[in-house]
Amino acid sequence: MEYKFTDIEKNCKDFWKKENIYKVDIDTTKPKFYVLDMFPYPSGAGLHVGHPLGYVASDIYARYKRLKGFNVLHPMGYDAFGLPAEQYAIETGTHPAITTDTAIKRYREQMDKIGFSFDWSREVKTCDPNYYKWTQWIFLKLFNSWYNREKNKAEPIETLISGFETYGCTTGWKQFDPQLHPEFSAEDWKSFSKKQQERILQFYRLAYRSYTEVNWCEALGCVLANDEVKDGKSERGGYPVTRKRMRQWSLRITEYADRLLDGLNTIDWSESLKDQQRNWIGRSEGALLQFHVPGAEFLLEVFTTRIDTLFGATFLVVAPEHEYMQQLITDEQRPAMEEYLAYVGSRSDIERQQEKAVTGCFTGSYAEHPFTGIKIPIWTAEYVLAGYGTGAIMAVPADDERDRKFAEKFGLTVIEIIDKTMYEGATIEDKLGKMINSDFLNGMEVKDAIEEMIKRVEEMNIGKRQVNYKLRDASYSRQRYWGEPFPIKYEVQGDTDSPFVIEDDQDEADIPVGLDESQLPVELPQVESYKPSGDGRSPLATNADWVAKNLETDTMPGYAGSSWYYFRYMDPQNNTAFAGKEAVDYWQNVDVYFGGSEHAVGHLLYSRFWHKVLFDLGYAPTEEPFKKLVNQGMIQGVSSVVYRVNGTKIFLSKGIIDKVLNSTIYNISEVVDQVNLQLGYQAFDGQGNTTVAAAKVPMEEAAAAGMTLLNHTIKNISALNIDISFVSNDELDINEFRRWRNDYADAELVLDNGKYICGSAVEKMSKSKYNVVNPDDVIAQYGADCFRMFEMFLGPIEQSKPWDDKGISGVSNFLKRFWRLFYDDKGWRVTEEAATPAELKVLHKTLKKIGEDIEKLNLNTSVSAFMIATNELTALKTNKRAVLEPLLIALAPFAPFATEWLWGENGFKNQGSIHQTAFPQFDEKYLTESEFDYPVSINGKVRAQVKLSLDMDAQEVEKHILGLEQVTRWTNSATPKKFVFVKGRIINVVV
RNA sequence: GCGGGCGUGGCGAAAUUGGCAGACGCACUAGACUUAGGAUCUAGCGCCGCAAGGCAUGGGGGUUCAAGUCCCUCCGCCCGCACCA
Repeated sequence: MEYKFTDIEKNCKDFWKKENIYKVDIDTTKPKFYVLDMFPYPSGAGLHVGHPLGYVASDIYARYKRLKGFNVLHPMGYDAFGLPAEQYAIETGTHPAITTDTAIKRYREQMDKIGFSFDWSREVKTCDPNYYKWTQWIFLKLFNSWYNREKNKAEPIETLISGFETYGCTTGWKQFDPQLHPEFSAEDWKSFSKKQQERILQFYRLAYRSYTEVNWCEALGCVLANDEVKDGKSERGGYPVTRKRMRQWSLRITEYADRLLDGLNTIDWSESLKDQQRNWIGRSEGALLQFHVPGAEFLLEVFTTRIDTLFGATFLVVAPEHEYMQQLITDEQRPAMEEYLAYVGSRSDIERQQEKAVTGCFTGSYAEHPFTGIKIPIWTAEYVLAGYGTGAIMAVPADDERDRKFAEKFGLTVIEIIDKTMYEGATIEDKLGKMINSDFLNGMEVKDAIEEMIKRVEEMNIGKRQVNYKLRDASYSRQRYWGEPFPIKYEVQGDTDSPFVIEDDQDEADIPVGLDESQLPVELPQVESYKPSGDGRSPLATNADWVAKNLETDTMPGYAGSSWYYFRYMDPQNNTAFAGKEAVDYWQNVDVYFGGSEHAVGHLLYSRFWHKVLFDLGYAPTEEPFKKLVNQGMIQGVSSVVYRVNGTKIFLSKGIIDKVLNSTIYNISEVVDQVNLQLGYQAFDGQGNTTVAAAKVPMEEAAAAGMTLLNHTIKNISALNIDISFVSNDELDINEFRRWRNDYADAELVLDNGKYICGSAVEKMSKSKYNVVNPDDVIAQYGADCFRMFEMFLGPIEQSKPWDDKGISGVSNFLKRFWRLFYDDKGWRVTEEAATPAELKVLHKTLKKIGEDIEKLNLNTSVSAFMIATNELTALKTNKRAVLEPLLIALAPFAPFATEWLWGENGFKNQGSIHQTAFPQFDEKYLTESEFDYPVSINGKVRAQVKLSLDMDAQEVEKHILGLEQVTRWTNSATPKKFVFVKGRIINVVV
């Protein structure tokens, strides 16, 4: 019987569905295992072969763990809120829910073809009110919690309120920060209006509203989080992003900076990913130092990691946007400063980053050096960022590259303060050297000097130890329609006269109030237009009913729904909790998480943050959501390109391009001669103007007409992507090509040996590059099992690699050969005979290897192991069930369809599914032979093979080796000096 | 500049963690069967050499009986961050 995957796949799918074999429930008799994939955003384009790579790997792993006796949770769902559906809605008026629904159906169809073992009864969609009810619920928890730095955990806001009621908020309390609000007593607190109290609470809530500098994307009409901005452009769409001051919801992720850092040491993620998170959090230890500015009412604070270099600080630099800038500018310097500030304002972030020009201007003011009393000038410069530290630095040109450049350009004083002569090659970051010209620090090592200086400034009360982070609170408002509404309404309050004038707070007369849990979900209403209003308000602001209820009109960002979805899978139907306690206690957290590294500082950081909050509040049983993380690589597309001579319809075959670009041929006529063809070309009139556009003119005629072939004609070529379906083995199907575009119908193709050969390029799979390979097509041609195994066979899972449709035949052949172990021309050939030692050795060797490989997720080598086993068993003509059955089970995670079918066939257990059996154990005893060949090295080179047997003792082994002809030949001596033993066996003879 | 990763045939890649380098697959070559082959089977396939043998894991050096693997150094590639004080 032939291997007919189409029939097999259909039958298996029906069987699995009927028997519901992938349904999973809490089972306390088995250990749990949670295998999760990052759920996809259902885009209209459907899946390409790159998307399922991680899903296939996780499915193999999940199926394997199931066979190993674990109760495996392996769910799938959709991250369904997001910009593309909304952009589409703006353009077409189609409700995003409809677009999303269509896309989800398509995704589901495609995934079903691949044979995943997802428990679809646990499917989640973030845009489903039954789901986002709990996203809103968690938001309320964030809103109604604060971070207690003494206990180092989040607590309900009530504990803070009762603290205020009892003690007030004064300098005695560790968390009091006079920069946020003035102190108040318990009596003060009680006398405050609700609004006044709320203003203060906003400084502590984990979800809060405040004015912040946000990344504003005009084209999207929306605010973006830092991780959604790449190189000054929006990650989605690539539109320019500017900075804008807006009142926004934010999440106080910064309180968790240290715990997010420390947690990294407890989880099994790749170093590069952990480093990305570390880098993003950007913890740096240093000190805060205040400078007295004579005549000013304020102290100028700087942050430095090198307070030891204070005696080398010869000027200060403040960011152009610094809050005290106006006070620092003297009348004398005002014209120059205004000019400079205007210049800085005119430069975009991208310009600032790209041309790191040394620019700056003197403010006119001076600060006093705290120890020497010397007047040190205060400058402003672009290279000091308002958003980091205090927005001001003390410049030490002797020990800092940028400060030195700045000092050189503007002729500022340089004082050498560190003698590094004894540490050759040490960099500034190494913090090595001896202090000089530094008064009481002289002679100290840098590291000691830092400690000493901190001690001194703390004593003088002008500075303190300080840890600084790059991490900012996460922007949480989006002025969009297609997202979760906030469970927040505004209560109108009459008073605007707070005793605390807290920056530009006065314009908000209303106070945000969290809705009651019982009012959830707050469902997304219908709106007439999905367009952002343009004035920074969301489409919801156009819904009269919504506005009348005073509900928040912004929606939550894309990462809201994805920050906790792994919990919902544990108990997706629950109406009284985000997931029931029983389910959460049983499933705990994700054991292995598969997904792309593009979420390194977005989703993966936010999830960890949310998880820690839920942990603090007692809802999560663990500190971390994802124990192990596997970053699957991307499968790239292999695009085909044709080479078009610019401004013509002439297309040159690759061979011709290569000849021209790689060789000595620069004259187009030589090329034409070589390929024995006429070529259209441009000619010019002798005055340098091109007068004749591409024309197919025989060379002689052209010469007679006085036209000259131009070298640049052939050099001036564009590579154009064309649909990869027109190309096979790099050869272009010319007819298809001509039919593709009207423009190409009359293209002139310059061939190479009668063929048009295309170039190729490896790039991201995308519609616009015409290089998308649809898994449906691959499955139709080779079957789902082959597709799955080939994706794994392509290379290590973490690695990015191009899709190579040629290689797939190898896996296809393997499956056919494997099939023929069970069926030949005459039919079923499996017998009940006892297996031979040789057969058992193949079996157990393979089982061992497969088990180890899957555990380590070396899925490419495990596919190889199956190929080797099949080759060897084919050579042995094996037809014993004792060998084939265990091998079949081992293959089941990889090829679920073919194995299920064979399992249900003649002679095999005719009941149940192969996917509910047990993974076969290997037995070491079949692997060791009593006799074996061992390589004998002589002075490190393998010179001979010797047949040894297990019962030989060392002396006998020695005798065998010395008896070898090669040994006497190579040693020139009958008595070698030494035998080298490895694992009890002699493997080398040293002369 | 800083941090992380990597460099092995024509190609994708293996290599028990220091122990027969190139498993497995693609491509290629030859042969068999065939009306045919984008089917199947057999054999070959790093380089030099008729062979014996020698040389080979980016280059150079070192440790070791033994190095793709460990150490030093140089070169090259990929990813992330980047005026972070």
